[in-house]
Amino acid sequence: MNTFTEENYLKAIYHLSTQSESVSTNQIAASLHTKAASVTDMLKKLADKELINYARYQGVTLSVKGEKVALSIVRKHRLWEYFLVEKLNFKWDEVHEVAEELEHISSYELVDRLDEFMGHPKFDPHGDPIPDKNGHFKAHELKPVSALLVNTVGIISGVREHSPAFLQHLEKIKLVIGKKIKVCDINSYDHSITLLLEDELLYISRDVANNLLITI
Amino acid sequence: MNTFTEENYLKAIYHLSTQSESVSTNQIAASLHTKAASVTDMLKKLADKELINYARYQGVTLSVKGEKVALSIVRKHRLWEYFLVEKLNFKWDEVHEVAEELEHISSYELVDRLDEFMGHPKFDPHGDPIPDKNGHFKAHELKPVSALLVNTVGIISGVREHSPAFLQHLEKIKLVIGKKIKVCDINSYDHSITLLLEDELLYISRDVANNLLITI
DNA sequence: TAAAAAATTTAGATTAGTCTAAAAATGAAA
DNA sequence: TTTCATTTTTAGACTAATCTAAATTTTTTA
Repeated sequence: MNTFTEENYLKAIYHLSTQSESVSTNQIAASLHTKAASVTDMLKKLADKELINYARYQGVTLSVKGEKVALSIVRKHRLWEYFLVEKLNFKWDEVHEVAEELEHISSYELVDRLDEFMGHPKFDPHGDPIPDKNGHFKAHELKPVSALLVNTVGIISGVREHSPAFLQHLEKIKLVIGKKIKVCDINSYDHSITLLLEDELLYISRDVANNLLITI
Repeated sequence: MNTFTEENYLKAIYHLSTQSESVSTNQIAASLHTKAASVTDMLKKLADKELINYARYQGVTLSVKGEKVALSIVRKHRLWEYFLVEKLNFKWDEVHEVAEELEHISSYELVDRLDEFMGHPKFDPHGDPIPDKNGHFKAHELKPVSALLVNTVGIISGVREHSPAFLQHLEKIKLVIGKKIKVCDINSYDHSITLLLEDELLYISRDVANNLLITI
């Protein structure tokens, strides 16, 4: 099996890979709050284990084997988040750190039974898709609210930013997963947006609109 | 906080302390499947952190602080075992290893909510008491079946041996927690015992009788 | 109570993961 | 296309946890 640390590297590479094809040493270092030199050391080890494709100075991609491991970590993370919110009544902004630990519990039996216990949920509390035991998942077709035109509607279905501060803010203004919104006005000066949310008008900044995702 | 390894040492010392007042280096080494030299190194570290009382060559006891940590690990371990059996339908012989990992998840919020979710259970699936969040628990007054006299009765309430093999054996002969038994005969040659269990006669070896605990 | 046996500790290495500082490779700009 | 800045890697060191082998202390026993 892989160590806790190796799993965290694979997960980081997986998430960074959704942004750009190949992932750089510095990107990984930033995302794991570590130093480039440490990343290089680990990349050598992961390459030896054939979990990544790595050539010096050229960045990395996950191998098929590495992606499988990464997806199993992501699956565990998101299932635990769902459990924490749905069964233990945690708030959606409180679950990330605990899930960061729980995702490394090795038993596949455990995660599969947990999945069953909860009725095979398809999305975690932040709207991110939960891979099944084979690593397959279907993502929503998501757009940031900022990409909507005036008078169009959407359903809040995810976030691009996962910080507790952002999540708490959304919670406070009742912009949570599942709610239906309509764009009423876009301010041409600062790109802030006026939304209609359950018969109430709501003003959000461009920043919030960029990080809040909807399905149509 | 303490490392995973430190927690395992504290837990081992805690369990060994229930047998003998002071715990020896070799006892710890045996229980953790490690070497005496490694134990000595760790004991120095734990003593520096004031988690144990340690004098060279004299064995160790837990400090008040160390016992608190140990009890919190035991609490987590037993609550998770309860969860696995009661909510996820694991068998009582399948939960130990998974709980060995889960007990190191650091969040106290998590374990307290889990406790509440399950209705504050007082005993784990093997009959061992679950400490509350302050480390308090009331143990059953337990006796091994081998200590009973002929024609006395008892209720299966715990095990002294936790190996899957032993637990599976008990399950197979239906000697599980909560069942009422009566001692019908004690063989004077090999000390094997004939029990009455739900109108059926059952023969158990001295070894089984020693490791199966009852309340009266 | 002295010698032998057992238990424990120390000394010195090893591995995983990390770091800083210096060297090397890459890529951008003049 | 040479120079400069940036990125990445290497070199060497550190910490936590472990090990083997040797030394020391305690306990047993004769």
